[in-house]
Amino acid sequence: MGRKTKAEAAETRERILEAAERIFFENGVMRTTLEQIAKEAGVTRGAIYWHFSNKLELFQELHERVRLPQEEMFQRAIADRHPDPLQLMEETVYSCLDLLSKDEQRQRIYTILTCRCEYVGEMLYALERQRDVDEELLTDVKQAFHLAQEQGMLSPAWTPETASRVFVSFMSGLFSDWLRYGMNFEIVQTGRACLADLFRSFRRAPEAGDSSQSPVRD
Amino acid sequence: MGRKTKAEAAETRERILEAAERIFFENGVMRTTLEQIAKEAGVTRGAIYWHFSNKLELFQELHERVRLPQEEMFQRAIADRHPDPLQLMEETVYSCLDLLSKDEQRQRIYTILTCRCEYVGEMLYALERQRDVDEELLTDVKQAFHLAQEQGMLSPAWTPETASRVFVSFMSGLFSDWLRYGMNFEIVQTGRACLADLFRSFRRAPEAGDSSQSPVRD
DNA sequence: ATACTGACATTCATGCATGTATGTATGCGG
DNA sequence: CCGCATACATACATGCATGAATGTCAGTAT
Repeated sequence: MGRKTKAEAAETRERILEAAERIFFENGVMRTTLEQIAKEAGVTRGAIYWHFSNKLELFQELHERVRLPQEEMFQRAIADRHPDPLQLMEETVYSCLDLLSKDEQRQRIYTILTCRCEYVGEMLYALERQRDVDEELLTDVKQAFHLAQEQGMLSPAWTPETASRVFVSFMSGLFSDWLRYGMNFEIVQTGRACLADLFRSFRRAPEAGDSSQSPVRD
Repeated sequence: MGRKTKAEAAETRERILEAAERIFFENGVMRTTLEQIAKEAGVTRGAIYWHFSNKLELFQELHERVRLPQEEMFQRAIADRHPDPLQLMEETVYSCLDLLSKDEQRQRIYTILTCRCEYVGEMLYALERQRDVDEELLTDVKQAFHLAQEQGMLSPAWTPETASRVFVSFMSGLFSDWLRYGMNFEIVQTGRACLADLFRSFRRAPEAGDSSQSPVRD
């Protein structure tokens, strides 16, 4: 085989990444051999070594491709100084739910990150980045709850700290439980029901005189 | 070296398990070689193969040794038909927090289970058991919330389903976040604060006439 | 048209890791 | 006190997986 055109080479690279995604998902990162990836992609190991220096770089590149829109979504939620931050966050997290539930590639990659990869040695770099993302998210959410508090919309039963931590950790737990056990429940339905009740609890109860619309479920 | 006494053999087995725990924690399960474990335990691979058929069985045995008291704790919480299931669950989960925060062996083993192990191939058996445990826990907790509801102690803002799922997933997320990033925050303090607010939200608000003790924070 | 280089394929040397087979010394039951 | 089973250590065969070195042919610039 001779030289390919640039477009074809890019396509090869893409096929390698997609193959890696599938094989990592099925076999785990550590026990996946470059030979397997090559076979799945219809190339040889030589091609992989041409496009990537080794397996770690391949993994990193895969990781790069799924930065959750969540990051910017929640950041925008703060930056906008939306009049109702709680409402905005609730809607935002619903979008995240829908997105994850429909995007199979995202599911596979997050599954790899969650429970198909041992975070030791070089892989610790990946963990560090995930931690940064998580901490940034927590900070943003916390700020949103602070905003809600300033606007008198946060129930006095919560602090911005506890509310944000409960919210973020709940979502984290829900996602990882779902991915870990092979997506064995309806995450959108379950998630929405839980989040609706949780956010209702976050909001300050309506004034005493307002008896027509109670905050309980319909 | 010749034959050892039974007690010495048991001690050797124990040393192998402890060594495996440390090495798995540091290097991950997949990339840990039996040679490393043997060296750490001060024996040869022959000894390991004598006591365990292979690495998987070693891992399983390690897993067996940390069945959370949580399992029976929450089961008791239901079986007892405690007058205040919410109170009991809250106290129970505080105990779990304290336990995990103090027991370093438990921390290491749960860290291995959470992010030092690729769940593929034979390791899927381990996952199945974890799922069984988790589902059983969710069922128990759900029942407790049903009990609380029947006794009129659950806030109408929650259903037993949403409350139990939020509770369980929050704890799951909190634990895994903590373990994943190297236990970089005070889990007891954070956890207690969050759980206090969460359980306050779970409880039915006191009667309107009772204005002396409001449910807001102190 | 030619030289050069990009995009791979192929081959090879090396190093582990595993599992098993075998050696061996010793505690223990009869 | 004798023989066997126990509790290991040692040695070996096998099979990958890696990384690098080399081969090859077709685009591409001049």
